[in-house]
Amino acid sequence: MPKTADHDQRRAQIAEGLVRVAGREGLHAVTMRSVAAEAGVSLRLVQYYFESKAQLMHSALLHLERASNERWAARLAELPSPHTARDYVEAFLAEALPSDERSRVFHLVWTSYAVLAMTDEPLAEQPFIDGPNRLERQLADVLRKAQATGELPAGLDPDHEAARLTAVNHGLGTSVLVGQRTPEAAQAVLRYHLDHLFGAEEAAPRA
Amino acid sequence: MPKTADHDQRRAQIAEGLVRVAGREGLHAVTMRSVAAEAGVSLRLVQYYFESKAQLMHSALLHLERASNERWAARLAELPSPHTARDYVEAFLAEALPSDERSRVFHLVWTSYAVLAMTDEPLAEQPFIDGPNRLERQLADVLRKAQATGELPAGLDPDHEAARLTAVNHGLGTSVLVGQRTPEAAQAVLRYHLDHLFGAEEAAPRA
DNA sequence: ACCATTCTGGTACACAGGTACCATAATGGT
DNA sequence: ACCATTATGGTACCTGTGTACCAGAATGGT
Repeated sequence: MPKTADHDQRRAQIAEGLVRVAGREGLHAVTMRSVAAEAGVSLRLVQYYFESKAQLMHSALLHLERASNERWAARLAELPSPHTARDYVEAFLAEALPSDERSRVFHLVWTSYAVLAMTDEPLAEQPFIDGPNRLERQLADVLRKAQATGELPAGLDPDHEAARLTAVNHGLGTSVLVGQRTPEAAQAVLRYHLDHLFGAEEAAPRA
Repeated sequence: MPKTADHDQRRAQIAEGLVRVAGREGLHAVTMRSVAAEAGVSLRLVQYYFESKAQLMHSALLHLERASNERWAARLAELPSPHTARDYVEAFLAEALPSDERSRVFHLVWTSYAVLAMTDEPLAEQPFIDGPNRLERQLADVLRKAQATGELPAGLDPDHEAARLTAVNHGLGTSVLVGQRTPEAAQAVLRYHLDHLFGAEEAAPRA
């Protein structure tokens, strides 16, 4: 057989082109042609590697999700070996806030897909329902362990706290994306929240 | 002059058609023709009352914002005359969660616009920056007053708390829209948050 | 009564975007 | 060396969409 190109790499190259276009001009500006141009390939190539636009969009979403998970794992891996639960949670959530340009693009495109999923149920299932649920469970587990070690007050409900964490995090993220808040301000609010979570005894006002 | 129709009402009728289409099929499904059909008018009429699609989109956004403010005011107005700060804040935030179908559509379309605004700066200014800022100030003021009366612990930072409230609220809202959480679950998390805000003394774990 | 003005309808045009089709080049197994 | 297979390019077609154009109908002041 002929010049066997690495399909996976090609697909990744094209998917990243899509992400760049969507990050710059919005997901509505994503067309077969604009993606091809951005990725530096011909329109025909995009068609070749992705049967249809729908498939391209879906693949790009999966590509995004995979990349995100890798970054997440890397970030958590580089935590100093003995770390507090708070360190873990803070790193965990900081990764889910748009800080530098790269993560801004990521979260912008991700949110765009989320909005698409709101009127296109099947698209939502895995990435936008299972994903967040998994994250919340993961957080809740960490919180439970922190309660066992006494780092976190025992009176709190780990499940509710995990939901609250992801909610406040997502809310902060969109406020940054829309330009209402700076990334620094968002991180400050996040830290404020964590202060009151973990340091509830000291932080809570003398009643 | 001829049959003088009420322009404002016509525009409202068309704008509501746009909202229905966007709420059902997504903002990307909004076309001059689909809006005309949904509103029960001819394509030409939409063109007549709105110079261009861009103007239609912008007007519909303003229409949404106005309707939202009215509902907000109405909801706050029907609070029993002597009400606690918590009642106020809870009503305030509950209105910002998708509960029934009507508010689901509203928040879905609103969020769709927000995503558009992320790559179209000028569109964002008033509705998505000034608006949220105003809401947060309003909340912060209420919290400050609640601190003065002793209903809210004095040790909290009203500005940060207000930011946290809007963030958690928005985060819960999108999780509902995307189908991850039921409206009831979202309200439960919201109440949990308020419990810990206002009842910090009792709710906070005995340290 | 009349007609200028306001409102409404239908339709055509230009363009963009997704998809399909036809060709050609490169390659590796036999 | 050959050719079937894989990869790539160019382009044409059809549909949908925003906009422009050409009318005609309805009405209220004079």
